[in-house]
Amino acid sequence: MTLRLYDTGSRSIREFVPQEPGTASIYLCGVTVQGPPHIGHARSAINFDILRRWLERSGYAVRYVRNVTDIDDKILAKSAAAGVQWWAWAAENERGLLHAYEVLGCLPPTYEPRATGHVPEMIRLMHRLIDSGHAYAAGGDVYFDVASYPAYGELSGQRPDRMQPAADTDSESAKRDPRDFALWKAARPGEPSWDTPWGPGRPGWHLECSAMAERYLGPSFDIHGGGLDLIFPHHENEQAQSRAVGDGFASYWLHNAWVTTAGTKMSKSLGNSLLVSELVGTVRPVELRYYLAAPHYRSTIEYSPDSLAEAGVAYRRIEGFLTRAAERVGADAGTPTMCADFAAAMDDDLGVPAALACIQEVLRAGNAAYDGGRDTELAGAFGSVRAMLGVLGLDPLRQPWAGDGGAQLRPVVDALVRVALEQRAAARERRDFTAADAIRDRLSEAGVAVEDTAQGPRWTLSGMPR
RNA sequence: GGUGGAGUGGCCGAGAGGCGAGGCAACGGCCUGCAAAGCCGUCCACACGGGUUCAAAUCCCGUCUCCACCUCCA
Repeated sequence: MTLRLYDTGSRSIREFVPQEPGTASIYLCGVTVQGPPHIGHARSAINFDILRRWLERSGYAVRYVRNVTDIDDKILAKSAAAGVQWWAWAAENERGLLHAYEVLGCLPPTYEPRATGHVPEMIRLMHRLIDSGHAYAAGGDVYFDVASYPAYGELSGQRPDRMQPAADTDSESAKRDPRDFALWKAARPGEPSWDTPWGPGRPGWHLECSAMAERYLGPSFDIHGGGLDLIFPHHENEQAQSRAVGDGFASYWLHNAWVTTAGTKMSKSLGNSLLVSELVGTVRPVELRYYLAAPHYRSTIEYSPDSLAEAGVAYRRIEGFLTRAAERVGADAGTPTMCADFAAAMDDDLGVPAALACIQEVLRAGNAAYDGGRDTELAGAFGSVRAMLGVLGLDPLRQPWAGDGGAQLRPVVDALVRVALEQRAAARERRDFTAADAIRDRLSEAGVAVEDTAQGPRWTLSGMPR
């Protein structure tokens, strides 16, 4: 089986053929650190984290770049409004972003470049564009000349002549054509700037990604990713800049869909964002990851508290099996074998929903083996479920989930619960079920769920998991 | 106006010409002192109207509704 991916550029599912056999390079447009991340940002990072894990599991050496845009209009505006230095504002939000990624179990990328660290690369790229007649300097700005690049619009399907005229046509703009876009913006008073041959200024958004992608992945790489809204103009512009002076750039364009609330896209400008930090107070991070990872990456997720809660229940079923099985056969039991159906589902444009269905089937067999005391079979299912969950970054036994910070206290709690359970056992022994049930009820109120198994009682935390 | 999506059972959510994805909830059963967990079973859906086909949720034509992009956005 080979991996097949939906490529936005060709609007079709294409077999993944890397430029260099055995390796895979990914550039993901990260986030502009103008504020704290919402669950839409998290979804994008999780989807591409799963792609990365699946590529690695499939034997590719993966080079994964996820950038941080740490200079732009909104960072300047918001930091000024808050009375904070722009770089301090960006740095603080970057910390929040990286913390959210970590909490949600996203592996760190190979490189995580910041825009402000790559101005020399941007200047070199502008030189090449100007020298080849694809860009021009005007009034301290540098613009890409859309008319000089006939393939413009190829990625997004937009035709420059049919597009709605830009609403924000500012009369002072030195553009030759309204479709031209800024590579570089002239310095304005009080704003940070970098010196260039065309005068002091700061990077335009599109140029950054082209420069950083080339810096870390070379002129030609495999996969470029981001949210759907980046297709136009951002990715169209990136591609135009990079291909105008070279043939390669991305072979495959992958775009993840939205998380919406009340049917509308979540975005910073609409103020309807659900922050990762807010939701992580409601559910455990791993459950939030499950919620965001479970639907196909190209399907919209319509957020609701109920569906999030339901995802938590579904995840706890999986987790329950693994903890139960680990107690019985040991955490190292089994071999990490994936089902053929699971691999086929993942190879089919990252079919996570179908992959999860495979996990559920193995899990059901594993539970039956657990009940039937067939420990060899149980160990097999245990290893298999863990291997497959690991691909999705959802193995509860491997991931040190930041939300489960009380792990050190577990032995203490265990000792206390055992005392109560011994008293309950004694009450049951003398058939004093009123007393026995009272103990169970009190534990339950405290968030400790008790189950009686053939091997005696076991307990788990059932209360608000945090 | 241009471009790209979506409408699936009580709910979430896959699939994309013929075998009832999966989960949640509900209901029955097994197990249990009672529970819980688990297992077994029940619940035969695809916006609407036409058409193609032996066979359509899936293909074609039309209609309705919704969303996104064309301006900063994951």
